[in-house]
Amino acid sequence: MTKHRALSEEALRLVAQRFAVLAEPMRLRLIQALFDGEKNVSQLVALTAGTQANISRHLQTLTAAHILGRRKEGLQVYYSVSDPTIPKLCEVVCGAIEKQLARQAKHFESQG
Amino acid sequence: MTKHRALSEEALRLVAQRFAVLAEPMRLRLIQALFDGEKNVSQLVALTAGTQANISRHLQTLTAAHILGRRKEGLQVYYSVSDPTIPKLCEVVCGAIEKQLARQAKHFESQG
DNA sequence: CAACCATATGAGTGTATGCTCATATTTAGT
DNA sequence: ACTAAATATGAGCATACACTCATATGGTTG
Repeated sequence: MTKHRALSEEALRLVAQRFAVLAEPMRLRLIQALFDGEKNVSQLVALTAGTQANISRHLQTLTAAHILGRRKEGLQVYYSVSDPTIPKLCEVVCGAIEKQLARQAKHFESQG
Repeated sequence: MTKHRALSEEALRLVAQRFAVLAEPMRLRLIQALFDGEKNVSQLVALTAGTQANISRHLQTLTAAHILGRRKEGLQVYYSVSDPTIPKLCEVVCGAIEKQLARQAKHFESQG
């Protein structure tokens, strides 16, 4: 059982860095597009309506963070979500945001 | 049951924004310091060895994101973790990083 | 090898934001 | 009211990084 000891400075940096990788809408869109299986760059470019250069850079960032895996097949490169904690992570955050939006909606109701 | 439908552009922005708030070592340090109960600004400044101005700004960011709660008592302002999903979130990320570091350590072992 | 795909990357630009200094604001005590 | 303490904030600077354009790289086919 790993109990909550104080994280070292270096550990905090790593955790922050991981959150930073997930702090871009385009990267989240890519991750989301890959939830139902691997896709190559062209497919992702089409799905996300981004430029090829930009998508390629984001894929590199996600791969360097060990969030995506890379598989080369001929001319194409296929990416897939390789970190099993990512779905859970997104789920938790989405839940928190839904609750927050619901709360705000309630305020609008009662305060006009 | 909320099944994984594609998130809207706006939802992605919100999720990314939430991750961004957690993507700063100093803010993580503050959150960590608050895991064992509320503390006022002076206490947090002492614990984190940051400047008062900087800590105050980070606390504002975290409060605006509904991650921390604020309670005023006389001259002091007490902050506490108000979002129950935060511990789980940090736990998941820490776990992922531990695994990643373990994998890297193994590579060092076998490749010398 | 030449031409052509799919993907990656160097360079430059604009924007966002973390940090600091100085000062403002709020509240308590005399 | 005056002073002092705790916290917040305006302004400026430096850095990080997302985006784009043009071009490079790697791999396939004729």
